[in-house]
Amino acid sequence: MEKITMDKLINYCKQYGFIFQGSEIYGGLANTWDYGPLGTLLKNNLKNLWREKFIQKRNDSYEIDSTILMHPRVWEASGHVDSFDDLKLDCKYCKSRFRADQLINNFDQEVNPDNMSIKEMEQYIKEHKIKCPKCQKHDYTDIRQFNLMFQTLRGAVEDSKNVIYLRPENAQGEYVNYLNVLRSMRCKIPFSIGQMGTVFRNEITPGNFTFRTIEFEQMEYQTFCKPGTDMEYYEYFKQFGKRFYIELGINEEHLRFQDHDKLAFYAKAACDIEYLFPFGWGEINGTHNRTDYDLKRHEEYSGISMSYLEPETNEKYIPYIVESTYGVGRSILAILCNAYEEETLSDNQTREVLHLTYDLAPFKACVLPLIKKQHSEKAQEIYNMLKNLIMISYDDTGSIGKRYRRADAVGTPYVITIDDETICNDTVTLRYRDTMKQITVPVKDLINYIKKEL
RNA sequence: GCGGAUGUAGUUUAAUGGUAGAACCUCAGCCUUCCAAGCUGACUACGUGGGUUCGAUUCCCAUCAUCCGCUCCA
Repeated sequence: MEKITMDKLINYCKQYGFIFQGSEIYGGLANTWDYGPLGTLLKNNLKNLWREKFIQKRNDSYEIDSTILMHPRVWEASGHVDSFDDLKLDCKYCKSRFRADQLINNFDQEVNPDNMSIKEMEQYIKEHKIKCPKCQKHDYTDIRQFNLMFQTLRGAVEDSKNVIYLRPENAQGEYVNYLNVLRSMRCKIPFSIGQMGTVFRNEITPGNFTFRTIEFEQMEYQTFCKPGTDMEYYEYFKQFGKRFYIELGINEEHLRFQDHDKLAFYAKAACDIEYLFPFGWGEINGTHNRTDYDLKRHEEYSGISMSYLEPETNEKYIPYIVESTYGVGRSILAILCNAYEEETLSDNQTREVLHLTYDLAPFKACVLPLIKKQHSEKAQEIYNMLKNLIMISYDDTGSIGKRYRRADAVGTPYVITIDDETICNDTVTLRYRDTMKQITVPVKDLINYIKKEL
């Protein structure tokens, strides 16, 4: 089995309609990728499986759908405005980048750069001829604002007061709705709020196909728990996440936990699940113990009490939050890398196969008339019957062998071939992707055979 | 963001200062009773924008994108 390269995967995804480069006809927009027809089916299947596992099958779990644009104060409270609003400048000589405030502060600790405008900082650095800490030259670019959050303006009039942000994470949507969910669903702690949604990050780094993009979807699961039980949930959801990936068919040997040594400002503990991509290990899930940081901050900034009154003990506390976030695009990428195989058959021929689980496969089955002229009518009939039950495709171009290969290449687990027997006896040939085994089954029983391994 | 490399059909590629040829793929027709067969035909390309030139896909510049390395990274 040959290891797939990213180049090959990008071509494959384009050829079969999984993933296309964003805005391709205009030369592309860096770090954006569009999901094509098959990619969208695959992505929706993944999201549905996540929903089933996290919302449907777990007690006290609720899915919400909050807005991308939120009150700017949300991001002040969350800490995103401060920690990502860095003013930086580069040394033109040695190309090092520095934070403007730190440069000034290191030069003279008496000066407070926080009160200075960008212009004033630039002037200060120029006037005092502050040298580059690295190469001791004095030749800087202008100060530029680096913020991981995308901004847009609300209202027709351009005014800095009208700046609003595109969310860089979904989590705050769950936090600001914590009280609403608590009351409307009559929750008791512990309970969980999940959300799938698109987030935006102004990443500078180019990103290994869909691994790092400026716009991406996350599937988030926030568990609100009693302080003291938080580490228990944290450990639990790490394992839960790994099992989720194994159930998606991911090779366990290509999964690992990676604890963070550098913690984000909100976290007490953080651990990633990483997948071994062709370019190396990369994060596909992050589990964080966010403590009561976020709810405390929202209480402080909004003036609304975030505390929970435990009915049995009358104990009042702000819940701790354990977050487990799944990158949708990254999970899809891991699934594709994991499933793709260029298989050499016994007769030394090769076929491309996507070993997707039945639930993930874009099409569950493909209907083929053996001879287009003779069997199309019957094949259409069976196709029309099955499409009411499952997502299915139809292919009548090229030789029968070529059509089998095309179905394999997009991960379709079953191929149903219609021939003279179908017309005479109402039986079809059902062929299974992974074993290439084929059996004859009556049309009326067909649906019962699909989803079974042959 | 910095440095290096690259950019010709969907993919892989060839040639050229006088606007491009192929293979595979795709599609149509013929043929074909179960794993990329054959025949005939069709479609489709010089990333974008400037400049030099009588003329640029080719030379120059910029830009966009991709890859590699650094940097950065919730």
